[in-house]
Amino acid sequence: MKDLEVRQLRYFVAVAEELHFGRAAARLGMAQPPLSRAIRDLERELGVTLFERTTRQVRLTGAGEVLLRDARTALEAVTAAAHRTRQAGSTSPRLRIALKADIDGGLLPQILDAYHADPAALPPELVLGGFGEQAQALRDGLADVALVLCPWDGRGLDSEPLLTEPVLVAMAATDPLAARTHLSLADLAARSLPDGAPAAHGQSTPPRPRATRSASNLSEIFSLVETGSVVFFAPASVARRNPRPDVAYRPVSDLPHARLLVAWPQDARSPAVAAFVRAACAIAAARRAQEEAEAEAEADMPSSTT
Amino acid sequence: MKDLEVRQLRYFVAVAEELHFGRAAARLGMAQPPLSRAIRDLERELGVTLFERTTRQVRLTGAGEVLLRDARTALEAVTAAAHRTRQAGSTSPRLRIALKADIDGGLLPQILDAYHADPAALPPELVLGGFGEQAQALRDGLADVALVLCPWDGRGLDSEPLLTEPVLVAMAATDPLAARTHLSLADLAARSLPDGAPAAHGQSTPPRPRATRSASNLSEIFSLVETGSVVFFAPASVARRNPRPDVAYRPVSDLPHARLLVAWPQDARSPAVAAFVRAACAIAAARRAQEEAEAEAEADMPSSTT
DNA sequence: GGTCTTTCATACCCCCAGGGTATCGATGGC
DNA sequence: GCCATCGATACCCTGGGGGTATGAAAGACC
Repeated sequence: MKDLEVRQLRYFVAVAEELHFGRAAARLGMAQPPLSRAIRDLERELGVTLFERTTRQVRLTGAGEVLLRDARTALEAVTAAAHRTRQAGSTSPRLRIALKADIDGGLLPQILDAYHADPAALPPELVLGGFGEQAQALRDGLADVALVLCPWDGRGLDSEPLLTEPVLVAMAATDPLAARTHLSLADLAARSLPDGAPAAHGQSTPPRPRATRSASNLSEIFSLVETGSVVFFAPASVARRNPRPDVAYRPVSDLPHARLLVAWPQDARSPAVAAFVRAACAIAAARRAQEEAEAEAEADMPSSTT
Repeated sequence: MKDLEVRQLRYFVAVAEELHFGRAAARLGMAQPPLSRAIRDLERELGVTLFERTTRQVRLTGAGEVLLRDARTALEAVTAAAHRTRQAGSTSPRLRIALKADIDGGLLPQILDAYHADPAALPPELVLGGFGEQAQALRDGLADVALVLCPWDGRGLDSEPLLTEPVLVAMAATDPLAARTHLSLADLAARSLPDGAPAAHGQSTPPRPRATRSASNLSEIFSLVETGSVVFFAPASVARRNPRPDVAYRPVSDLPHARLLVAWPQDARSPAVAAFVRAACAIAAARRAQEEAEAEAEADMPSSTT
């Protein structure tokens, strides 16, 4: 009944992920025999067999799968405790905001302005990361609050919706498909996506079409798009802010809308986080109202075009 | 940057709770000097001072408070991993249902019937506990699913509402207040509550009036109520199922309704949990529909009384 | 103000748990 | 049937976590 140690959990997760004691030991920077022994001791302690092992194969048991899931979240919680404590004890505490560049729908500057006006505000610090890394940053205590796109893994996090906007496909203006005004995902199945982009909002990763080219920022992505080597899914706000002569944006009928959320750890108590969330919700509400008004004006004067 | 160990977190929590190295060491079953050293090492590792200490007083710093909160949740996650893994590896896996006796609104038998009909059902096992212990049991991996009353601490848990019902006060029929038909919390301020009951649904614990008598089950509580020594807040379903000649139930104007929820760990993937939640929601919906129908019938024939 | 008590920190020692090396043994491939 | 691969076992050794003895500072009490 002695409780588990972080070291044991780390070892277990390594073996469970590698399904190979030798490789797991290498990853952990240790020799294989002590790792085998550590796992055996762990199994004895829990009174449970975690792996079915032969000399040729290592397989997780059902109990092993349960432990893998729970061990990961426990390890997250431990590293988060360390990171958050260091941050809280730092001489210049900051509000660390995790987001992916260019996905803030153009809201971030206004949100930061509104946030600064709050007396509880700490100096903000942007933590940029790839798609889907924001939630992990929150869980690991590397960020205090995040802007994330749906779909996301919200375990342990709270969130408020900010914006919902349609997603367009960006393709070379010379692409034959650009001649059509409406497309479906099926039409695009043969096109490559830039690496690091969400495969397709919502559904389980469809087989990444072809070898995907890697690109980490919008300008790189757009140069790939312009050459016709890839297509790219861009929320309407991104499309609006990046008009390019050689890039055509087209609606895709069956692509779910992009939903931008503000998220934070469920047990966050920091007033700075609360201030940021309030600011983000207020600015997003204002933006929605403004867009609604514009849509109405558009309806009144259907001749006007942008 | 070496990561924290469970032992360090346990030590820290003990000191943070006792605010006294000697007592904390005693609680941990160890001597005081190694504990002091462990805390000092922890502070060095994090680069943060966690306690302001003089020889006469130990006080948590801000960073210490952050770590206290996060360390508790991390420790919960670790013990939950152990408990859930043991349970998953057991030869006779069960669905452990946490609840407080008598707060199921009379739904439990039907829920269990419906649950049994599900092919994913595991044999159920009831885990009884006091008020507010259900959420903790879920977080510690001692239960898989729970029936809880609002208000509750839902950090890390998901839930679905089942029932909302008014709360009545149960008092001795001879109590002078029993002569009135409507009461407010202020009227009851001078009455004692049985120990272990929720102080007052919703608000922060009001000063427990008088020395509260301890009682762990409904019959004990009712005998105390009948003698006039205490009053007791009972959801309507409990009152309906426990008519007693010497106990009067009266509505209280400013007492929030009791809300019964079914809750489970956010990352639960067990089909048995899903089956139980489905069963609970279905039965609760049926109950709500039935009560609505009864209310309508009542409205049609206002002369009928129960 | 001196002394005593309380309580956290320091100094020093010791033991074993966790890690390394060498080797065995089983299993599947050729 | 031999070999290569990979997990398990046996044994040793070192570092860190824990114990005891003691110091030092800060209230309490006369």
